[in-house]
Amino acid sequence: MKLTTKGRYAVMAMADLALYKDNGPTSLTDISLRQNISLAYLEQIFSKLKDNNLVKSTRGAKGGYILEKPANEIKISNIISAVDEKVKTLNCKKESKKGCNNKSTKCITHNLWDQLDQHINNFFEKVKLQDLVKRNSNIQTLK
Amino acid sequence: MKLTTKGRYAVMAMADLALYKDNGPTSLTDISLRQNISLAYLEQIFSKLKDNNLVKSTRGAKGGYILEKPANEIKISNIISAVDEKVKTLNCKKESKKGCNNKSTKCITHNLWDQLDQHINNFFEKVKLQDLVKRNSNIQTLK
DNA sequence: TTAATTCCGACTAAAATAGTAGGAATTAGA
DNA sequence: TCTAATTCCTACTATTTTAGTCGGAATTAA
Repeated sequence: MKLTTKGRYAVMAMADLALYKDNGPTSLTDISLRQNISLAYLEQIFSKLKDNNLVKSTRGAKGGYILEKPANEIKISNIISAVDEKVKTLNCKKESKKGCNNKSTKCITHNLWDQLDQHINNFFEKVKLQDLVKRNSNIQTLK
Repeated sequence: MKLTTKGRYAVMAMADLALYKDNGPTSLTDISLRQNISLAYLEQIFSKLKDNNLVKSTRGAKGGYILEKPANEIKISNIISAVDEKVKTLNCKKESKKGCNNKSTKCITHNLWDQLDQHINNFFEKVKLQDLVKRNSNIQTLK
């Protein structure tokens, strides 16, 4: 799970879609204005969201995007992994070139990072898009 | 809590110190060879570890570093925050320049990231250096 | 036909991360 | 006292990642 502003923007944009879902397709121009994210950048992000079946588009005038599924069925983890390529916070790739095999003392920290990764993933698995839209009430209780 | 290879290196190096603590001060040259981290880079890292009272140094020939406290009193969170400047995974700084005030819909994701950050911090608070050295047995049970 | 829109690929800028270089100060041991 | 091993310090550079721009093609409602 990699965490960048791109992932953050994606979550913001998806939340925006959820908020305005009753007005038909939402154009990126609207989202751009409301969320203060550049249009061109949003296009990139939505291209990936679409590839991952999180949104559906209609082209042309009056076109825009809608959520592909109800907001309570969309996990935050899905959104973030859709836009950020890599899955791991930190992995042993570099080290593996140098001989990390997950068993040597060199990679004594290997398990630690693995576990952290699971931890973060687990966190985002539990939170649904719907939770954000409802004035954050639900995630407050997640601890 | 920021996560980079620098933090990872720091944890590796500290684990190395813990493993070899009975041999007197450990030189960075030794750590460099064992953990495959460049000496000059280790120097940078240890400078910060020292500033944060995690290690003590002795200079000159036969010098090196030792842990300042027993390994079971050193939290992983201490190590990581010692070497990585910033504390937050992602914050609203950029957004705040554009008007994020933690209340508007623009920052609907604000709480989410805050909570994640607490989550990660909490994880690293629970793990001690000692846990890594004992063949990772303890952290396995943390889930 | 036009304006609003998605869609696409390539490019660039900025920032963060990772790492290097050179040398000064200190100290154990020969 | 000399030398080698070491920490210590500051500045610089390279690499990678992230963030963002640009130009234009395709589509569609009005």
